[in-house]
Amino acid sequence: MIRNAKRAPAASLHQRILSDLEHRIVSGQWPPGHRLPFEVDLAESYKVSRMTVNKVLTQMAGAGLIERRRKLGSFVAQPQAQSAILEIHDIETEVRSLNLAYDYRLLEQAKRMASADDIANFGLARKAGVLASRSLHLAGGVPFCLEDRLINLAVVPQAADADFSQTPPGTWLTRQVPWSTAEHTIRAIAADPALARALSIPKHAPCLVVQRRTWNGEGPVTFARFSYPADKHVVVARFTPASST
Amino acid sequence: MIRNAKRAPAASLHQRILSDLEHRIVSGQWPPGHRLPFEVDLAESYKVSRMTVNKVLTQMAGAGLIERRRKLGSFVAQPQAQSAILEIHDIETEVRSLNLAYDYRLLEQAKRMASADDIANFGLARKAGVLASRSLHLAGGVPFCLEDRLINLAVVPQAADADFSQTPPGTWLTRQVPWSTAEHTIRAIAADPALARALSIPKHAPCLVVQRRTWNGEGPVTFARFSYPADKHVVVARFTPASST
DNA sequence: GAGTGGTCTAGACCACTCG
DNA sequence: GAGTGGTCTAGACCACTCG
Repeated sequence: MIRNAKRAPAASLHQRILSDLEHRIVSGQWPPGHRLPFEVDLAESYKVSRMTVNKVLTQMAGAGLIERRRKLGSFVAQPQAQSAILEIHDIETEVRSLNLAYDYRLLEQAKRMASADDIANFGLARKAGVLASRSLHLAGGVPFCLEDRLINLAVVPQAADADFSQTPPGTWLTRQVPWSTAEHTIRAIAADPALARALSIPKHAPCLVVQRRTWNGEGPVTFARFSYPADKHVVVARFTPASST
Repeated sequence: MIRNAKRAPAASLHQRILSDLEHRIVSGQWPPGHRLPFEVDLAESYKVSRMTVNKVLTQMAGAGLIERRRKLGSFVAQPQAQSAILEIHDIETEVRSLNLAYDYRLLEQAKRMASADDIANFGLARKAGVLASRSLHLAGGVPFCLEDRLINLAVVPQAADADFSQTPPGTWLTRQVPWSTAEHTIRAIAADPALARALSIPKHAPCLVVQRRTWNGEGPVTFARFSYPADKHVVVARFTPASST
């Protein structure tokens, strides 16, 4: 019954089947709630083994395009949340991709015990030792982003001896702790006097603030707050159904 | 050589292998650039078939945790961009999840030809007919978000007869065009007089603006701009290596 | 040439879940 | 009980890419 696999020619069978099924869903031909043919029937229609069809359907289920239920079959999902992929780059990379000269200045770096504020922001255990830093990223000689950062010395003890005067803490940390789990929050604020001074913008000027909390298997690694003048930064996120390709 | 698969007990072989390999990478035991054992060796170590290992490695490659090269093997990737998943919900859902009463008011709805501004924002073909609307979402009786929207009548002709006085255009559109590709941008701005009036906030107060452009196989579907008072909205995005689970 | 990943098959057994 | 998806296997052939 499934004919007309007239999607763009794909390298492999399962890619061809994936784009074919995707097209039927995205085009509305198979609306939310529609039951897809069973695996065995799809396998027969496409003249492939059940494994190949299963691979495709498993991928589509992972991407949230369909929902699968034993005995009942596979159904086109109700699109609930738009789930978009946000790519958060290194600030130096970001500045250079704007074709601007990148510069960096360390403003403060100090070891201390976590304050009540730190604990609340960071989700730290009480009384943890942290390395706090504040630094300024410049693009084309103009303040681009103020970075406030805490590093958990319990998880990254080697940070105690790190020197961020040349290397930004984010770059240094990526080398020490390459992979981790993170949560980002993005909000707008009016610049308080200290922030306005640091970024050379008027008091109460709007700023975009991106905060990142990062965990490890061993606990909280770092908390970073990036404050951008409103005209300097836009966060972009893209979404394509079923990811990939 | 791969022993000590002491990760949390997982339902299936490939899940167990996935979390084991993930752990080695995330913990730093296998740093970026490290070559993973070859598929045949992993299969032998874990006492599974090569297909099972291949499934795991394919998934990890898709998630960006490793890079695979024929003849050379699989390598732990250099973490380049933090890639986070952003879930963008319906505004009504969002308001209700804050335990606030949701209300909605249509302010304007008009059919017209796309202006130069529209064309630039939307990526429209020249002279397309659009349905423009402006509406206000309220939470607990207080302005929560101003929505400015354009719908491309060439792609969604049935919008010409739609009535957004009861149903917000986003909700209506999701029913008509359930799946599509989208691009989001998030920025901070100072409220201009019209926005300040609509949201009942002071002039120049900071606002978070989320813009969404949506495409279909047939072309641009809709352009939406959501403007939130800075204190009303935070965008949250989460990231876990290798997606899933 | 040789070794890797990329893909696919035909078959199997099971868990789940419906009626 | 029966039919679905979930998973796994052992084997196969190929494309790619290194030396």
